[in-house]
Amino acid sequence: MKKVKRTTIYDIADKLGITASSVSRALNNSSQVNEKTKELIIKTADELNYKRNILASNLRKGQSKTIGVVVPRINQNFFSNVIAGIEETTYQKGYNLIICQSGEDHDKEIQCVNTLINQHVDCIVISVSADSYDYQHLQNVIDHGIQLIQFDRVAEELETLKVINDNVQASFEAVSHLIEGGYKRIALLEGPQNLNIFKQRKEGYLKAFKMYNVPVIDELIVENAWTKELGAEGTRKLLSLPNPPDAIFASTSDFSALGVLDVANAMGIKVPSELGICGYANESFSEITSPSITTIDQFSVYMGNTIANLFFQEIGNTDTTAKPKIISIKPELIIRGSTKRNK
Amino acid sequence: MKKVKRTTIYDIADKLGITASSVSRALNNSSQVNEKTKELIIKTADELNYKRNILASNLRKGQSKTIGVVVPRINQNFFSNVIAGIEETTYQKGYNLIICQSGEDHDKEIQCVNTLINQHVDCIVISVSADSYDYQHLQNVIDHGIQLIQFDRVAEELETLKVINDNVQASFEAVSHLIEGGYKRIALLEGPQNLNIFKQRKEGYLKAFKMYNVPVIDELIVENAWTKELGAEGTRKLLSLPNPPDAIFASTSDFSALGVLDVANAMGIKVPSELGICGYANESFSEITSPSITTIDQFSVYMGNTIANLFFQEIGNTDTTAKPKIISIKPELIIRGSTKRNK
DNA sequence: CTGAAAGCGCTTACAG
DNA sequence: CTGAAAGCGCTTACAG
Repeated sequence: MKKVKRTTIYDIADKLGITASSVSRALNNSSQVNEKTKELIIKTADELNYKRNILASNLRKGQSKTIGVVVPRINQNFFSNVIAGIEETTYQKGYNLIICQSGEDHDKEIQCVNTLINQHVDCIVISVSADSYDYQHLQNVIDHGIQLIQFDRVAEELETLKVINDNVQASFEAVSHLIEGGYKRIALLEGPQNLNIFKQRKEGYLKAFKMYNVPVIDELIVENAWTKELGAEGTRKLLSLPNPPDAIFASTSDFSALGVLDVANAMGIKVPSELGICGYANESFSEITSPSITTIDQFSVYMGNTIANLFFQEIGNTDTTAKPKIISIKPELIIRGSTKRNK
Repeated sequence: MKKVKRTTIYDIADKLGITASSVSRALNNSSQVNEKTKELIIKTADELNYKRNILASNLRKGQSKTIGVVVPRINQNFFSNVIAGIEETTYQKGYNLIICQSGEDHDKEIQCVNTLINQHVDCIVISVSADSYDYQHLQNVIDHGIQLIQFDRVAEELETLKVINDNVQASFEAVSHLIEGGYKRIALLEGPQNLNIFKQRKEGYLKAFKMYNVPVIDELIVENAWTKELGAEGTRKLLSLPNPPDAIFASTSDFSALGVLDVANAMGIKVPSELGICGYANESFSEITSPSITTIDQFSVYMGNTIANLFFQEIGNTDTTAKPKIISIKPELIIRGSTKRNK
């Protein structure tokens, strides 16, 4: 690739016999420049195929018009949807997105965050990885004066802007739905409890039991069952109990629920009549399994939009004493075949 | 958010009573600086919580260490996987990714590309949108001396680096598989023919017919059936023909194949015995429909890795006379329930 | 309305 | 091994 000399504002100024100041002003559509010359400058810029050097502009202005995003995995439905949502609304405002994946690894997450601080991004949007145990790197973001927005998986103790799902309420509704459907022994597949979202989903599960005055059975709660494989493994254990469950709430994800369904199918257990199944996240496949899986929709693209809008709102905000905002999005229970039994 | 004054190399230099030059050298691990002072500088930088301003550094060096990616949609399995792959390998080399979505819209695509040129990215990776009819904006990238890499959906006439799938071969194998399975009237759901990938998939379809000496039946080729809905619509038409097909190759995507399956199920047509179905792209759901859908895996994450590696290889390449490389990845036919019939 | 000048925070060729 | 100086391409307060 040969090196190309790019057109600068000086080239334009030289050609027109004026100074770079005027060119800069014209190109920024400043009002304090003659309309005629402005037109001429813009025309000439176009002819010379001029593109502003944003690096220089941002360096001078002390901003980057860039937002950094850190997620565990880009290619996971929920996250790619949130990113799509963020991109959708930031793009219109001339902001760019730098995307990093932490790969559910604490050290890589720290690395990602540092990279973004180096890049002088204006804002960092993050959903923390599953094995994050310490949030010094996030505090570091704040100390650098960079806006920090946490979403979905958040470190609650940090006072930052947050966009979250009401996981307690969603789980509560899901389990209530199961109880009302006549299921008596409802098991829970739970995720790593250091992640707030999984803790909250368990809370919602317990809340429903309390509400309906149903006793909680400890042996029906399976830890760390948050992949398809682990979900399947947990299910096998549950179904081999002397007193097996008649419903399973895979609170971690639809992937986990899919593991449940696979095992049930393999063991010849009928869903939903003998076993009810509820997942989480409304992955595209949950609609097309047989039976289709009851799940919870998190409005992920909308969540992305919300995050972006929150950022733009905060830029304008000069009141530094205000408490950081927390926006909670109410997810929606989607009832499908896996829990619809004819009583 | 309060404005924070960041530490610069001058702050470090002042504190140590040396010049910024030495600080810069030390921080860049230059060999021409005293080991002792280097250590001291690094230690001090750390104490002052110094983060290099990459904007300034890149401006000075005339590079951005940033790669722009333009895809129709971020939240589509294939694309999010490719992006994940690119990120995986570029991240290690200290490069960042700026992601844009064209939304299958030619004008937005042009906008995205211009934004990336403005950002002075070192490379633009693009998969063109379905309604792109003109490639002036891509030529523009080249004219700006920015490395251009096209992938999957490419404008063939442009001489650029390309990473593609061997669509012809993959389709050929899929259709051959159907023919060998005893299917006689094999329909094709095709995508917009202005996209090279869909043209090639049709080519592979036709090639298989020729190879096995089977006549092509025009009424079994359905145009523009590249979503689930359009796939379903096309299938309804096909199945209501006086002489309907006994297999359908949904060459556009598994979504389209899913539409076929839905219609077949709704009409009580048995898959695979009465109707064989083959999709494209190995979407996660294709494995869990019933029956599971035969499809083609494109190794999308690997494709992303390949793109990144190609870029790094080209940076080092000074031979400007060499023809731009085209890397073709051979997809793999994955045979599943929807085409496995007991003859 | 226009220009001259300084500066954003780095890097690097040149001198010593 | 270290420093002084110029420059990457912009923007903007200051003067006129």
